Amino acid sequence: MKRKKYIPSDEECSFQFHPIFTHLSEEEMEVVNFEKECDFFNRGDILYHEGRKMTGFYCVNKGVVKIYKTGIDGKEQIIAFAQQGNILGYRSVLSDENACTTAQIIEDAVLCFLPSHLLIDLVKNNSAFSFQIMKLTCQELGEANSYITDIAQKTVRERLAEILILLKDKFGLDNDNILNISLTREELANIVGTATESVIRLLSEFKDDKFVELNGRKIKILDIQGLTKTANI
Amino acid sequence: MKRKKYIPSDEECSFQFHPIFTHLSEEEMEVVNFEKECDFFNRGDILYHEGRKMTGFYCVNKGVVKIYKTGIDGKEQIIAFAQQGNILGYRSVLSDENACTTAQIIEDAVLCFLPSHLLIDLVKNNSAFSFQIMKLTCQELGEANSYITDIAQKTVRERLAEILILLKDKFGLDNDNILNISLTREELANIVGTATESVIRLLSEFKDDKFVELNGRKIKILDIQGLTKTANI
DNA sequence: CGGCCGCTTGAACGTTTTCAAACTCCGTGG
DNA sequence: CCACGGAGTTTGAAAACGTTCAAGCGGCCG
Repeated sequence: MKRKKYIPSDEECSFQFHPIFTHLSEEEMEVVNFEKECDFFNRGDILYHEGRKMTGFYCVNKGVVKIYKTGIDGKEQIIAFAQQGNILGYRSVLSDENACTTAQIIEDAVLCFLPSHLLIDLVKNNSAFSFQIMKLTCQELGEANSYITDIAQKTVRERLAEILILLKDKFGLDNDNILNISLTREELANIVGTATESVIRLLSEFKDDKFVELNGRKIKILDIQGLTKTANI
Repeated sequence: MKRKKYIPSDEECSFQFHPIFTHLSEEEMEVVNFEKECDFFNRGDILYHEGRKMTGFYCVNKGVVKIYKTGIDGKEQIIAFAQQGNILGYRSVLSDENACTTAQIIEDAVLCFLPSHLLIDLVKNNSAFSFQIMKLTCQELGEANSYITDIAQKTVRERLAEILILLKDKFGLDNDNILNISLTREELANIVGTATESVIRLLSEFKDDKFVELNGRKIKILDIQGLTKTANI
């Protein structure tokens, strides 16, 4: 949890990337700006731990956060990623439960923290904001349901191909068609829900199939159509 | 979709089992009661289909509904059950998406239908109601996340044991310790996310282990502790 | 330079699925 | 009343899939 002595600029703390806040009144925005605490975080830093009480939620302005549950003998199951424009931790605040996941920085990040009471006040008093959050929650619930079906019915091979496509959709590719997110093989395995070795073997099969090119953690996407077909979508 | 010529009594259409509605004003309650359409449904009836547009949501006053997604070559993945006091279909209405699941009656039921606009109006105008729904959604999201982890990390054996416990918690046991819900082997398989034959074999192992006693679809729970241990919870 | 962490590969093992066949229960129609 | 058919259930055997264990490699940091 060691933080750099680095104070994010006002620019980096703005909510311009957060459509969620567009329906706030000027006064509400003032309160939010007064209460927010922005910070810089390093790869590896943990925002909150599964099981602990939440004191607020986070808005991601920069960087990437992985959100995971800890299962059998400590094995991570990655549930989601959050990046610029996403918020995290709000679920537990609203359902008034302890955190059901752990959130950890995987790419150096700038985050704004907002305390629980602020979220609850906004939800209770601003119906447009509340509706926005509700929509978000319902979308996430729909995605979770799809994920359950996939993981229950598809082979590891299909799921890995699908995850590569999802990562591409979420994080995009650079000029060289390389995935804009750097994950260890173990992290990939923890998304797919399989063993690290299986991911390694399958990635290397995908390489033989000319779907991807591998260079350490850099994954170059060569054939989206091939991956889509393999993913059985 | 054939319905019995049976009109539910006022008693059966009341919302006494729905804590969700306790925060409505008298006027709001009047509107709800005016707009609601209550009906009797038979086992096998389908309430709504995955992919179709939702026109409202349902409140379960009696009976049991299974909610599933259709995956690879038509295989069902059961996501949830709804019984007395539960509501269903609200998620798609609120996120303004098409239904992402199919809902089918598995135990003769009495349901009240409420149109979309009513739900949206209530959510927008009654912050207590809205907060209640939000909590519900967030809870469901938390459960979905747990389910993802389980299905990704546990063996079929562990999951089946866990599902038996969940079914016991949700539907209870009768005087004879028999699960108060009757499911086909295939339906059990579609909850666990496995093949029908695997469920049959594992149930029979559980019988040998004296965890359960089997009599057709009746499952008598003998040893919850044993099941819990097997489920690795 | 040593050690650690992450990556890779091979081989054996165990679990789960698939396919095939037979059996049971139940309701229907002859 | 019984035969028939169908759906659901059960069992066995073989095959596919994925995990686990063991070992070696490679790069990076201190």
